[in-house]
Amino acid sequence: MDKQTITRIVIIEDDETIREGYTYLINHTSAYKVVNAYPSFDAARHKIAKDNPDVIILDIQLPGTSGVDALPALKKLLPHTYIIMLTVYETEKIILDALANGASGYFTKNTPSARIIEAIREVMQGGGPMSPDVAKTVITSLQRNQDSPLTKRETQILELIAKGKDRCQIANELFIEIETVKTHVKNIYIKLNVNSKSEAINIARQNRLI
Amino acid sequence: MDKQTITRIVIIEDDETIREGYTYLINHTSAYKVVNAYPSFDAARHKIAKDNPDVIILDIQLPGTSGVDALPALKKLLPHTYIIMLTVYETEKIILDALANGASGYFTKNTPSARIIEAIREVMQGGGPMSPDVAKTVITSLQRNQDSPLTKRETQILELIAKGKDRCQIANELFIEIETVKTHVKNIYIKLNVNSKSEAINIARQNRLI
DNA sequence: TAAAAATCCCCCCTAACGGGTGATTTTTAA
DNA sequence: TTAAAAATCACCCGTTAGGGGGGATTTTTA
Repeated sequence: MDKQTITRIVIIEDDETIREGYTYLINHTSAYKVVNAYPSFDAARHKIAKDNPDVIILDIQLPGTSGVDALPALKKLLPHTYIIMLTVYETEKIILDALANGASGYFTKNTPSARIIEAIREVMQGGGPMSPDVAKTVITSLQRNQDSPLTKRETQILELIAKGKDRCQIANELFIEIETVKTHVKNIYIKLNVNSKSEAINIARQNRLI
Repeated sequence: MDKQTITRIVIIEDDETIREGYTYLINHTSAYKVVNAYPSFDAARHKIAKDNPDVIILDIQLPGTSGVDALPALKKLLPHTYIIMLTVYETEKIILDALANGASGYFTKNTPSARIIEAIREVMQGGGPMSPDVAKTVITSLQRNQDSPLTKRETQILELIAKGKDRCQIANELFIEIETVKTHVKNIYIKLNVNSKSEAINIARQNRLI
């Protein structure tokens, strides 16, 4: 290693309790130090470069500029800094966006605080730490075929079919008419070149469309 | 800690490349040492007690006595030794058997070699390291309700139904008649107090029967 | 050896499925 | 702004896989 043996951390999190909790926790480990903690990205924006952090712990639900929007800016400002996202949301889209935008780790807020220490270590070693629930979402979607012939709605409906729901249930669940479901199913069959539910499920699973 | 600061490892693995690879890797860490490496359990049987290992890395596909059969014997011989299983198979039954028989960890052979070092550390700390694919299998089955009203066959059939297979496919897959499938399905419905495939799947999923 | 599980067979009925055709509205991208 | 893609809805028609009832034999297990 070089002269810098202490890993420098910056926390951007509006909840004071969480912010100070993490600060306390991290500062009580020998290898890591919180060099600064901000309640928002806007507060951090013009000062964070001087903090020269190795790792940023970034909340998504931030007043002003949100964490997702802050991500690209931070990446531009500090290209070599690892960023660990923190959030209560675990929507597939948000998680994927964050990861695609260069987040190194992703944790939901029900994660045990101590896990974050481990996460910093992992991230410094090039790992991609994430809470199990997030990992599941990510793996599932990563495994999903990128160039699916199916539209979003069709994929959604096929997933419901795969769960054993019938047209009527699907229609109720999606607040659309049975006939619409039928049309989607018909289009799914055409695209997958099949003509039954089970075939569609099998082909879709084989090609990781669902 | 006590005087014994070096963790003693024994490897039982017939593939010479893998065996020597692990030996090399482990011996190049300061905390662990391979005290012996055997190509089969039969070769290890009468000598392993003297090796006094803390951790045994045990292949399942072993010539002579297989790894699964060796497990109980090893446990009896060295009750306090942790055992990490290594295999190409990831059948639910085999994994579960191994774990039920006292394996502490379970890795498929596509696991990065370096991960094994980490696994040894985890296992010594009482953890249960396993590769993601294995973890998934285990979690799924662990979450499965222990006192299911369904018999093995019924559970099996319900799982196939949940996969979208129809009576005919199930019959072919299980080498039984369609009528038998029907009977099983009828019994499933009675036990779960439902009267359709989708209901059965839902109830079963709710109660973690599948 | 008795109970439980697994296997197989026949009859009946219909709800849900799959196919065809056509059209409108909303969203997206160019 | 405009054309294309996606999503929405509707009606007709024929079929079959699914569900219900009843009964019986063989295999496994306790």
